Amino acid sequence: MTATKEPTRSERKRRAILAAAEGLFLRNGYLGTSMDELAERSAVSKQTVYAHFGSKESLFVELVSSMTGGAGDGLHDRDEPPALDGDVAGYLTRYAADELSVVMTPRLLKLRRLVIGEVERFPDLARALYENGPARAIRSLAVTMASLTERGLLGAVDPVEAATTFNWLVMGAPMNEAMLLGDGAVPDAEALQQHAAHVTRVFLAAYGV
Amino acid sequence: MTATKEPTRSERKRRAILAAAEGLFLRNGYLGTSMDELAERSAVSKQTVYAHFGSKESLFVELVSSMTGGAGDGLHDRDEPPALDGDVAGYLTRYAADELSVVMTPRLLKLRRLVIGEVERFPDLARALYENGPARAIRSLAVTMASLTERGLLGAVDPVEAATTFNWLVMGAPMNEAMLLGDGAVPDAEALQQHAAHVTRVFLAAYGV
DNA sequence: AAGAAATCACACTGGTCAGTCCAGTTTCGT
DNA sequence: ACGAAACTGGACTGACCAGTGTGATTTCTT
Repeated sequence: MTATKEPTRSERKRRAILAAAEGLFLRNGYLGTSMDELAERSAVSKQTVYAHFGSKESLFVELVSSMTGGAGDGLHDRDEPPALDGDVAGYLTRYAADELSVVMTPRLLKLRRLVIGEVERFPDLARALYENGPARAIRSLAVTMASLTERGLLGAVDPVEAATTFNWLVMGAPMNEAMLLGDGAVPDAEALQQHAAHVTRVFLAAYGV
Repeated sequence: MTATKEPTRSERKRRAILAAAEGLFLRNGYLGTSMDELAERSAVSKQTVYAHFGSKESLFVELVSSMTGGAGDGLHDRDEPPALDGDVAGYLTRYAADELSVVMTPRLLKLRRLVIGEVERFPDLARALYENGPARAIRSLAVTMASLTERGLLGAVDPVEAATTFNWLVMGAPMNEAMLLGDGAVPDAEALQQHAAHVTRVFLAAYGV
């Protein structure tokens, strides 16, 4: 019964359009993408595109919203208490590395660039990306920080402040480099791992017990 | 003799065009700006625009390059040895606050958004912004870090690493928020000052003597 | 005052774009 | 198998856009 339902034709077309739209918008931007090109790359008639999404703007908003929503889903849902043994450094390093490996992905970096470039035209999309990205991560991390402090493993008086500091300690450098230097300049997994370990050391020097 | 030379007509027109271009490109983006609108806002004929800059692309590149170049000029040129007394915290806090007050400016934030949004189309402009912004700041700061370490005021083994860490500790949070939340969300001077003091405390906990 | 250089107004080219219209075809639910 | 719903291809509208051509006018230089 959990057999993946054969998607209807309409649904297949819809997905084809969204897939093509993702490729085009991420590469060429909002204004740089034409609906004719989109229809062609979707192997779908222009009419069908408009039947499904109404307008270029609607399609764009729907696409970006959907990409934004499920970005870090698997990352913050696991609110299992953060392991058990007293290895706070190991836990934070692992957390940082996980987060980096998700965020520093070409798809998400391009999305971020696109949304930043369109802040003036689509401020709500940018706010949504902020909410579902950094804000969500920090909120989730703050819970962890509070829990660690409670157990005497951390000396953070303000868990939100600690979470914010750690978050940007982790993301600041790689993110800002990636924004301007392109996807090709993203450090490899090993370098990210080292970065995670390094910022954890700095963080614990200030917030450790 | 240092009397500011009366600018020639040609020069006045040129500046009017650049001024209008700055306003339009920063607000509407590259593709969103039309040359007709530009000519009108410059109070100049379209022919004159093309006589001066040749093409939309040339104008854009020249404008962004000039805005990028002189961004943090007054900030890193003063390579005076960092004050004298042992108040490292005070010095770093002041440095951080100064840098923030320059970078967190609507004009520079809009420029950054524009360039990030056009990374695909104009990768060289993005690289130039990176070089003249973060890279330059970090290089300059690394010299300071080395000097402080030499004098026994800091325990930084690798001055570049220390400078990089401090730089993003300072810029990470406000910059990334500003990119997505718009110019209206930039913290006021007092909040930035507090942020500078806070990150300095964190930094010195890890790198202090 | 005279010639050169810059600027102006404006029409025009060739092209693109978002979105619509339409008549015919394919697919789906029943 | 049949009617409804979805899809197709292609022509079409109205608007906009980068860049050019032209001939007249203004400004700078000498």
